Amino acid sequence: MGRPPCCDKEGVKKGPWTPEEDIILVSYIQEHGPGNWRAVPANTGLQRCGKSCRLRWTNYLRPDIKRGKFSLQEEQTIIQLHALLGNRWSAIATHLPKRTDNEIKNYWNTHLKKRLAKMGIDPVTHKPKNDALLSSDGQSKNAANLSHMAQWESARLEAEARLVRESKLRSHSFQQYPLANPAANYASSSSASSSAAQLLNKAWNNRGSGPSGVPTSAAGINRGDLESPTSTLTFSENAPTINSIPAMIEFVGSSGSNSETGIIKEEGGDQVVQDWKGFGSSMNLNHEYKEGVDHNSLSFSSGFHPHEMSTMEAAGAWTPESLRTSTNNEQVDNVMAEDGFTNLLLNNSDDRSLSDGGGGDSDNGGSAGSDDHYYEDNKNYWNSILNLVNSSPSDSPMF
DNA sequence: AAGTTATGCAACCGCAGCCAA
DNA sequence: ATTGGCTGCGGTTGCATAACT
Repeated sequence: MGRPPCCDKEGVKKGPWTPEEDIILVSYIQEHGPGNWRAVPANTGLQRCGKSCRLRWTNYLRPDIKRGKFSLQEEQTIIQLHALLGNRWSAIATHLPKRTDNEIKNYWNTHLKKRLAKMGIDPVTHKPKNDALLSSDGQSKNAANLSHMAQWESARLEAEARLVRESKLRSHSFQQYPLANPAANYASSSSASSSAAQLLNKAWNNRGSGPSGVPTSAAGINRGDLESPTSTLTFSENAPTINSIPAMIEFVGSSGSNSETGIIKEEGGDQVVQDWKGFGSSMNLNHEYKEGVDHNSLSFSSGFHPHEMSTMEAAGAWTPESLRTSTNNEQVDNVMAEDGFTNLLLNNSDDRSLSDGGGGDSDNGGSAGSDDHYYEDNKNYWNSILNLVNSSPSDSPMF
């Protein structure tokens, strides 16, 4: 037989969480770690379903969450990953590790989707709405090229997501939860409740007020300085090493002018990150290890659903099966590593756009079928979108 | 100033896959 | 082998606030 029901539907509270509930939940998770959500309401006295507790933790209370305005880099990442992956918010979120899939989804639905629509770009297909009119001037070719590149990038994203997950798991193997590892615990905290309060303070500090407009001070929490002012966007460009906690390559984001320059910094020593590496994805430890990835032989057997697979197949492009084979080829890795799609997000210096008359249209001399050529065309395509987005202030009539 | 509409976002709902009993 | 809970995920809803008339 199965397990007992996770929670009694009767008497389960719904709606916004109160600061008191947050404190209870954070304190409990600090002590026991996330997971086993069914036990949380029973052990804490919270009148909440375990599922609700999990959601509250995952989307709001988790300490490694960055809240607030999305940086330009993040917007670009979301737009382009959405073009590649569609509404696979969790997959997109793996490339913005400090953002939750829920937050990214909300931001897409409330901001980016509308913005693209006003630009005349179909937010679903990421193609111009008047695509038919452009079919004879190279746009369809660009679309096909995009699909071609999308295959590579989708494959790479899957691999990176796996590597990120695996790296987290490996780091978990060497770290324990704060209470079990006082040396790594918060320097100013000596009890679960106080550190929970700090964590909660951080979570609530990241917004102007608490849920339902409840001011942060309502929780009676001291305002600390745990909130990191650094806006970061993490990419897993480097495969993690097995016996070390992987350093996180991050782009310094919206907190300063660095967001424009895409400066990369090492974040391996970040206190908050360090402290909370023990949390995160520990729930599926066994499952994740069973799914372990051979770094030298990446597999995309699960979850490989490129957003525009039909287009790819129609264009005579590769199948997932061929991709599996292809990804064993060093050449593939080199192409993506040296000039990966993600890097395009940061290389806005290339100002060529479709409206320029298209450098790609003077390409007859090149080998039309080569990857390099495809790649350049795609680069132009995306740069044109990015330039359009970047050059249009949010308050312009365009938006 | 008051009422109405639009916007943003936290939270809920329901489904699918996985896995323990 | 079967059942059913747990978890992750994407879609949707409802409320608070902002913007507008």
